Amino acid sequence: MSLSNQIARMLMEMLEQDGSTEIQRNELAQTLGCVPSQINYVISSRFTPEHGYIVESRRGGGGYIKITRVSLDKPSAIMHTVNHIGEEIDFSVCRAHVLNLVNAGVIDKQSAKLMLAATSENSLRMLPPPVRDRVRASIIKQMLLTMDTQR
Amino acid sequence: MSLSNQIARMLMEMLEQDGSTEIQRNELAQTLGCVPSQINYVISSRFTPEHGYIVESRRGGGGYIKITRVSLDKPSAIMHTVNHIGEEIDFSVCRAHVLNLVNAGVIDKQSAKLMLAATSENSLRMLPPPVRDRVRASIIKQMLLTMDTQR
DNA sequence: AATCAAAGGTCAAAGAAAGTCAAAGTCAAA
DNA sequence: TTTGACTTTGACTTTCTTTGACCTTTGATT
Repeated sequence: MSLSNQIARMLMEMLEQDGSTEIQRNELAQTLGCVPSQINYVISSRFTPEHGYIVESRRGGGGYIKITRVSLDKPSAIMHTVNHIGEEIDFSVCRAHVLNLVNAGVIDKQSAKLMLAATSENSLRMLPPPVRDRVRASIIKQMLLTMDTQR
Repeated sequence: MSLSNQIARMLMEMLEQDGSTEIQRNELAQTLGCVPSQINYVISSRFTPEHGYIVESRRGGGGYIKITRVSLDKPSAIMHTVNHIGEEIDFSVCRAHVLNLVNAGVIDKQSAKLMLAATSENSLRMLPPPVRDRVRASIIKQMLLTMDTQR
């Protein structure tokens, strides 16, 4: 089995406890006998929003990488949406998705308002349209994911 | 946990009493076993106006550093924040503003989570840093403005 | 007034993590 | 056998922290 798969399995084991782990990248790389950036590779290839994970990190002394798995228990309409968004999305399609989730009672109106504000043409006006759609996809996925971790 | 974090936590505990503390820099550094300027570092990185604190100090005999939590009235707090965000903002400053609004009871945690997700480095990674900061400013302002009209 | 000691302030260098990126390696499918 | 996706590696970058030498302000003493 490949190194990447081993690392991925290890991380998933850690996540099993409470759906969240904090690791020290260098330390983990050390114990695994691999180069530190390998950890980044594993995370960016297997712990993406599409896979249902949120990743946060901090550099410098006392730095860390924190991985959080969204709750998969409620077989979520949210993950379904995230996985159907792809690399880019225009505002009207984005709005349609958000409105659907509201109608389905999955997210509340307030959250929907915020999502629409963040992904509006107004917010992204300064970007050329193609980039705009890619950024919008990235943003809405990240936002949708945070909805799943609470409430 | 890093030394800076410990110090920050200690200071926040002290503030919990009545929203204000006065410390002796050298004395505190002594008890913590760190160099005095470390205290300055912690204050300047975590107790800024963006974080909702004002800091006063005095040198010489009987000198002190006084930290005060400042709370503005809710309705104008948002406008105040919006007006203080310029054309660009990096994530850590943005986060400081949002967390400050949460602490001040101006916005709820759920909304804060969404704001942080939308403006995170993760969401905007595909953009070159200068553009990233401009887009972030645009997004957070749009989001804050929608908060103004309800809840 | 002049001086001195007691604070706190500044800044830059060194240290500690994590992030990025591109080159090189693997391996299975066409 | 070539191609292309996926991995592995390591050099280089960025961010955050820690430390210490030196500076400025303040109050007390001469």
